[in-house]
Amino acid sequence: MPMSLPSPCSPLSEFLPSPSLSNHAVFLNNTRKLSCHKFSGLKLVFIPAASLPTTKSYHPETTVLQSPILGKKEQRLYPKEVKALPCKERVDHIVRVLDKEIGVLSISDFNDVLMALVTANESDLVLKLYSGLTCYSLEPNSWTFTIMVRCHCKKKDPSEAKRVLDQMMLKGFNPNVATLTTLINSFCKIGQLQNAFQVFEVMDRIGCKPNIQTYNCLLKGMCYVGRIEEAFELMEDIKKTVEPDIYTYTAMMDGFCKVGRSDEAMELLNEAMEMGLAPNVVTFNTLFDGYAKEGRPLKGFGVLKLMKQKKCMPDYISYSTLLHGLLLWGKVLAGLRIFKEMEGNGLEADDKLMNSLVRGLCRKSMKEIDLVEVAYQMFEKMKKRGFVIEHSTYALAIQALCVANKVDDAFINLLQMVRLGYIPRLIAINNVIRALCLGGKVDEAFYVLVLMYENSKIPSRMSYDLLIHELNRQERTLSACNVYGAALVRGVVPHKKPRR
DNA sequence: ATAGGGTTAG
Repeated sequence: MPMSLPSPCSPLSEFLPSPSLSNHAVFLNNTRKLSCHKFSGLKLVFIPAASLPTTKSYHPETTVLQSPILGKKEQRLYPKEVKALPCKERVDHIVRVLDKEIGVLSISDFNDVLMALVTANESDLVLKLYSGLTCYSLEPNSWTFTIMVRCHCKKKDPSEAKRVLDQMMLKGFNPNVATLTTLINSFCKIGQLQNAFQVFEVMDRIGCKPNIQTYNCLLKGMCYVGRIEEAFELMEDIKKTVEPDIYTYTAMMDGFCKVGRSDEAMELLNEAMEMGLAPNVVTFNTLFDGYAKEGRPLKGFGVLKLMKQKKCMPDYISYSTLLHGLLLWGKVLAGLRIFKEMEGNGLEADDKLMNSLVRGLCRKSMKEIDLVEVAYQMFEKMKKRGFVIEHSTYALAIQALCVANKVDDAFINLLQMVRLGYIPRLIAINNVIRALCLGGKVDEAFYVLVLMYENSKIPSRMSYDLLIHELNRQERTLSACNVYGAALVRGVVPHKKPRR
C-alpha cells in the first residue's frame, strides 16, 4: 500500500497533528454520476483497509453512511457529518483523506473536493487548499476558478471574487452567466451597485447574455439601496427583453413594501397573477411584512385569504410575520386568532413569539380586565410547555395580575422570576408591594422587601412608604418602626413616619 | 453539466 507523505510544500501538512496516523486506505472516487441529489455530499469514499486490524469507522462521532450504489465496504462522508465534528478534528479528518491522494489527484478530483467544501461552508479550508494547488503541479481550470469565485461570494467578499474572475479571464477562460450572476448578486447584497454594474458590463463585453436571474439580482440590489423608481424602470425594461418571473415580481414587491408602498406591491401581485405567474409563499410573506410595517396589519387577513384561495400554504414565516405585525399595532385578539390557526396548522411558535403574544395579551388585559384570564392561562401554558419566559414577559404578567387584583398570583410570579435569576425592576416590586398592602397582606409585602435585600437591591422610598402606611393602618406600630429604621440604615428616608 | 436569484421577528 503506498503511504505517500505530504510533500514539504504541502498546504495540508501543517494541518496534520503527526504524519500518517491513518490506518485506513482512502481514495477519491469520482462519484459525480452516482450522486443525483443536490446535497449529495462530499465525494469522498472511504474504504477500511482490510489488512489492518481496526476497521472501526474513521472517527467515533462520525456517522458514516453506507452507499448502496458503491457496495458494502465503501462509505461516504457527507458535509453534515463533517460539520458535526468539532472544528479541529474536522480539518484533520478531511486532510487525512486528501493526504493519501496527494500526487495522484487530478484537477477535476480536486475541484470536486473544493466544491464539496464550499457546499459544507468550509471556506477557510478551501482557500488553504487552493493556495497550495500549484505545489502539486495542478493547473486550475475553468471550474476551479468558478468554485473560487463562488467561495469568495459566499464569504461576502465579492471584491476578492472579482480578483479571481480577472485572473480567470487573464488565463483565457470565459466565465458564464451563472458565475457572473453570482458575483453580481454578491455585490448587490452589500449595496455595491457600481461594482455590480461593472461586472454586468464585463458580461456584455464578452458576449454573455444576462438572464432573468441576473436582472433579478440587479433589481433587488437597487431596491436594497432605496432606488425604487429606478428599480421599477428596470423592471419595465426587463419586460421588454426577458420574461419576468415570480422572483422578479417578488423582488419588486418587496422593494415597495420596504418603503411603505404595500398597495403598489399588491397591484404588482395582481399583475403577476394576470400574467399567469403563480405567487408562492415568499411572495405573500413579503406582503404580510409590508402591511405590518406600514401599520395596517389587518390587511394581512386579506392576504391570508387570497393565499389560501391560490392554494398556497402559509408557513411559519407567514404566521409569525402576521402575528408580530398584529401585536405591534395592538391588535391582540386578532393575533390570538392567528396564533390559534397557526397551532391548528401544526406550526409551533417559538419562545420569542410566545413571549411576544403573552406580553401583548397582558398589556391589553390592563385595559380590558376580562382578558386577564386568557393572558394568564397562556402564560401558565408557556411555563408548562417549557418555553423560556423573558424578564419583560414576567414583568408585564405581574403588572397585569396586580391591576386585576390577583395579588397572590402576582406575588408567586415575582418569587418565581427571582428564583430564575431575574432581578425585577423597582417598579415591578413596588407594584406587588402596593397590591399586597392594599390586600392587607403586609407580611408578604415585607417578604418582597427581604427578597430585594437578598438580591442586593436597595428598595426605593416608595417601597418603604407603602409598607409603613399599611403597617400604620393595621396599627402595627412596632413593625412600622422597624421598617422605618431599616430604611434609614440603607440611606433611605421614608416620607411616611410610624404612627405614634 | 456540475453552479446562480426571494420572505419574518429580536
